[in-house]
Amino acid sequence: MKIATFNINGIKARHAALVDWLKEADPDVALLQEIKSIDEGFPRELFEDLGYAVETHGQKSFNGVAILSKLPLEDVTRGLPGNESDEQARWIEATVVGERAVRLCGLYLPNGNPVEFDPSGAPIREGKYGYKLDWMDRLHARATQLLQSEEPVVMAGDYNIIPQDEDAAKPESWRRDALALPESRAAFRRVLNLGFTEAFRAKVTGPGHYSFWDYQAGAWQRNNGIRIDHLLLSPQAADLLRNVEIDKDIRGREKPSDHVPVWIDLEA
DNA sequence: ATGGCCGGTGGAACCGGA
Repeated sequence: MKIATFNINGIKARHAALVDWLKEADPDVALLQEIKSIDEGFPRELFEDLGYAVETHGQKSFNGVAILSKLPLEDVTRGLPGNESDEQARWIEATVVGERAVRLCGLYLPNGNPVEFDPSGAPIREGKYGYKLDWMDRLHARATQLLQSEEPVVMAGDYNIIPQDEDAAKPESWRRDALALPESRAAFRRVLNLGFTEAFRAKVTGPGHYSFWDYQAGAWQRNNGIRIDHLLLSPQAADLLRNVEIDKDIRGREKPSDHVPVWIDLEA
């Protein structure tokens, strides 16, 4: 079962490129982020025509996540539990049933910038940065619940976390950024420490592997990238991991997203 | 060394992103 995550940066601007990539890569499942569309505005027929079931959790203008699946989707839920007043569309779950049933979570973790610092130089947990860390606490809680099923679980998406310095071409330029602050990295590690495996690092070591290149400052041409799109696997899913890849070439095409797809192949 | 973009909204600039 090939499962991909892809921050498409707007379905209206990206549907043609997305269809092209789906035809070539042929994933069984695509977890999409930043659809930037309400559910009614999502061009679901384009993907149904390719044989995908479509489940969306959108909102107007910003955020929004979706799941495309060639296999049936069951028990779809929308929204990350833990804060009823959070109206941002950043989390969707469904169970996909192939040879094995896999619980899928598609997520778009808050960016968290800008960060304000107190006079001692410590980041202040408020505003967008506070929202990010609070959201990660809720992610930790949901991840804890999901582990209790002892079934294959895949939590994949745009985590907006640079896990280690080796995951950035210029780590020094991210020191005071919400994507790389020690507190952000620690919150990410706390989820891993529950027992999740980060799929890419289970297969590939060393620097130079990125999933995002800014539109600005010629970041793509200079390979000034960061690796922030991740697939986290429960122990039962990690047992099934066959392969993981980053579809880097997508970034060099016409009208690309600033992110590229990352995918795993599971024995499921 | 520095600055450089893009999508959505709404119909001009502005917000948000990372």
